[in-house]
Amino acid sequence: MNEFQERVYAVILAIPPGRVASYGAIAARAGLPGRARLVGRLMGEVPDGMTLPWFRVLRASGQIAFPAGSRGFREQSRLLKAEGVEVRNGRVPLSRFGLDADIDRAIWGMF
DNA sequence: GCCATGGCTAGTA
DNA sequence: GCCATGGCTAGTA
Repeated sequence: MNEFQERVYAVILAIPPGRVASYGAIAARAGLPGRARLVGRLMGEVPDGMTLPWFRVLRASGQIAFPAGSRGFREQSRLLKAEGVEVRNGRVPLSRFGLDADIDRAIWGMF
């Protein structure tokens, strides 16, 4: 696991329950702006035994990245709703559930 | 090539 | 929708 990978996981771990962040935002906060797709790939490479709140990560539009109706799509929807996040038509209103300023500042300061 | 992305535009209502 | 991007992987030679 390289340093960027560890940073990405650390940033995702810092997203509090009931909040979400985009792939691009995570990449930027982990120190590599513009690497949103890399974050998506790393999500599929989480080491065994590591628990990650992967379902709090969405597209920049607030949409769930999995194809609508897929297993991953339903699971992500379910987990988000379970912690009070509103999901309608596979989309979360970022204005209400995105990171608040204090948390975001703390995450930027992590590295 | 492929993709768990993102940004910007054309075309409809 | 479409195209640009970045990084990894399958498949050929």
